[in-house]
Amino acid sequence: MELKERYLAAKRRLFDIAYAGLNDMQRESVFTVKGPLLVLAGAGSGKTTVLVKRIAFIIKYGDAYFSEKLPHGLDEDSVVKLEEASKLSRGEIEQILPEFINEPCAPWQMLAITFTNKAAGEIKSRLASAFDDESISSSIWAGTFHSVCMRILRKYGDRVGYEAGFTVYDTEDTKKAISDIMKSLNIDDKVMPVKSVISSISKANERLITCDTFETEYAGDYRMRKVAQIYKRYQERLKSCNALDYDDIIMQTIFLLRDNEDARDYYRNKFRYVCVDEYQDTNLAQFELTRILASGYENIMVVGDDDQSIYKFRGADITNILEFDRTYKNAKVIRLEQNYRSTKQILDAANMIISHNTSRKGKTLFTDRTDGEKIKLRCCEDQNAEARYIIDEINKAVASGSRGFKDFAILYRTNAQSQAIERAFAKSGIPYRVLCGQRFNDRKEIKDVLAYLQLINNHKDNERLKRIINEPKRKIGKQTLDAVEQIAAEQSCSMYEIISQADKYTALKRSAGTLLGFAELIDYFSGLLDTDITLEAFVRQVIDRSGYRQMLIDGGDEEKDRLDNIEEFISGVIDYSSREEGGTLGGFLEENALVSEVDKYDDTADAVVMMTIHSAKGLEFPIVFLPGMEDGIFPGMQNILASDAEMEEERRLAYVAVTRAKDVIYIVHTQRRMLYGRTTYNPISRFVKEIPEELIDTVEERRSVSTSAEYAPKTYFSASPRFGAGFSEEKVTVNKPLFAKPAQEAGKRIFKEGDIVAHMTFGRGEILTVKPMGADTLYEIAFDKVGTKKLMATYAKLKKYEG
DNA sequence: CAGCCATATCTTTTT
DNA sequence: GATATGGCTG
Repeated sequence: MELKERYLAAKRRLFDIAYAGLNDMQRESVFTVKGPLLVLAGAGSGKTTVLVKRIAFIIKYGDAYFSEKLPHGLDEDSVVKLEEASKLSRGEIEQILPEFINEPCAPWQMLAITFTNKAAGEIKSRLASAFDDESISSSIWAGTFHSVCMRILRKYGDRVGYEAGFTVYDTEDTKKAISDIMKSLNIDDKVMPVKSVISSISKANERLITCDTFETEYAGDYRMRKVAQIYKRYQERLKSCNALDYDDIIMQTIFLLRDNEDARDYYRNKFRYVCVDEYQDTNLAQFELTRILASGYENIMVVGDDDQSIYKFRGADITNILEFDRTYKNAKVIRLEQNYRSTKQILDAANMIISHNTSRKGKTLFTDRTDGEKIKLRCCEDQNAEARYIIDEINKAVASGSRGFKDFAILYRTNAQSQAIERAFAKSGIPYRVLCGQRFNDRKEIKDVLAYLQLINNHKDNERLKRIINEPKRKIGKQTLDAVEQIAAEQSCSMYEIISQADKYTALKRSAGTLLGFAELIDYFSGLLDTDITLEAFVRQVIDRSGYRQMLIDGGDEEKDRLDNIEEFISGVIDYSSREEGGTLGGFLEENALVSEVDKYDDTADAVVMMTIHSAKGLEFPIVFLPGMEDGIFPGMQNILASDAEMEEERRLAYVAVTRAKDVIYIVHTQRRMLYGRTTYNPISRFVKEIPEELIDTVEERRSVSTSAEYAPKTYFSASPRFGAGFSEEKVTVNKPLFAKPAQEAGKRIFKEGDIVAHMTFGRGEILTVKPMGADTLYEIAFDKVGTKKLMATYAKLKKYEG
């Protein structure tokens, strides 16, 4: 062999050894640095690891691995030395590697885009631990599509007509604005539901169709002509409010880059490397954005799994990934098919299900794990029996000591299914958490407080102004507001501007006083921002001086939860300030608009978790329950009736569901199910039938109601006889968590029903019920002053009431 | 202008 | 069956 080849082989050998923790395909993905690269990463194949290691590799060594550059004066001796080096330890080899650096990339030239904040956070934190120097990892651009675009818009937003401090509108704001516009255009929302209009507009946004193009493109269609009208007004309205909705954030960024050569050149020259995660979920706009950003160097790497594309209904275009190698000529395609998560049985089942799809790149996952059990299939009478079965199985496993509550996840097709299960769990006393679409921020009181803050931050924000101008009641009614809105439209200025000069308009004469008062309030808050007040103190001022807090206090018992929620919101503000040095109101609002509840899901609490299969994507659990595996539920009836493409998407969802499980999977279906007030009799899901019988263990229904009694160790009853006391229902007793640790262990004393206790803030109260929740205890306490509350022993800091 | 009762709606939703 | 919205009345 020639000297040159020996040198390159020896060099690559050293890198291979240094990255021996990865398998061959993973390593090749890491080392392939230049040009377009598609990594088809199956579920549980170490996708994030590859992504992070590759970014770190590029920054450390550039394209050292495949580079054919030779050192000056290459001779026999130095090659032999290099060949010998492979016998050294990994640590020693790593010392040698820097000598191969070729065209390394500065951290700020690296862009990594994900879909969720959670994924972005994961990448950021893993990168932070990959580099000793914090300044390296923090200068890498890693964020969601939306946060990356926001960053670009903050720099160049004025080019597309946005002022500093622009606002993000969420789906609710959009809905309000659209239905408002429809009213003003006299379009009946019975004939044209707001939802369908929004979805048409959103689809247009995703396909980068502006309202003008939309108008001409659909000129022949009456309905679409109307939509075009609404679309146009909506866009004008967003602009005049200095606001963008989620789709706009991406679309406007693209227009900005398309129409402004300097901005475009700045970014395409800046980002030498672009990485995109979950590429199968990109829509046309996102595809276009990555294409533009990567157009300078075309070093674009996308990671994804066509089999896990489950967001078509949101505009995700699976052809982006299927045709990646056609879009980018010379693209290299690497498949990661080794799964490090699930047992063989689980993978075989998943492979069999997904093999029924035709439009796919084709992958077959394999694993080294041979310790698995068959898939447990169980038929229950109805949804309540289904819930009880799940509870029994969890109790059994936890009682045997092998599992904690947090090892279990219940994944369902629709949120509605969680109800019956939740009810049963609430009774059982098993600690659980439900992740539903409803975000904490969607609660009215939070949205109201946010609206105040948003209006202060951006005075043009008419939507938020309308939301809170009469909340608390300031005697500013609809008529006054309509007048203000009309004048604002005529003068093409913001509603706030009109309100602050209300005395100048005869139409507003009657309410001029109250309107001016409101403007003064907002001005006062704006003035506060210029002082060195902390964000927390500022937010408290807003809540107090606006009268919002008083309104809730006056509201009595029903509004108690809302006050608590507002306190929780404030702790979010405190949290933000402590995380972001020099954090501003604008910064807080932006983060708030772009962060969802699922991002905050932490897996530390010992509780069973319930969520939709969609939300579970990217997560893994030792034991997974899939209730409601019935034709009509999953796949849903609408998808059964629709085209093959819909069914394939549904099947991919089933594939995602099954591949969440590490060790055990339970598939449950019922004979009869009550859903939406109707009893249905659904056959078992066709996806279950796609799993070969030899992988399935059909679990017979037991006749006895108290099946779990035989698993409940006697010690449980004798150790804590008190727990059953408040319940007469047998099944409740039976379903108590087994081996629930007495709270005493944590240095807390246990109270019983009827005890009188003292709480730090709520004062004197009487214990109504005592429920063990895993390692903690839930008390329901009737307080003298603040009514009945449910509190966890760990947090409540209760004392025996004395005197 | 605010509270109350009738009515419609019910996949999935990373931002 | 449960919940959010809207129209109507006080």
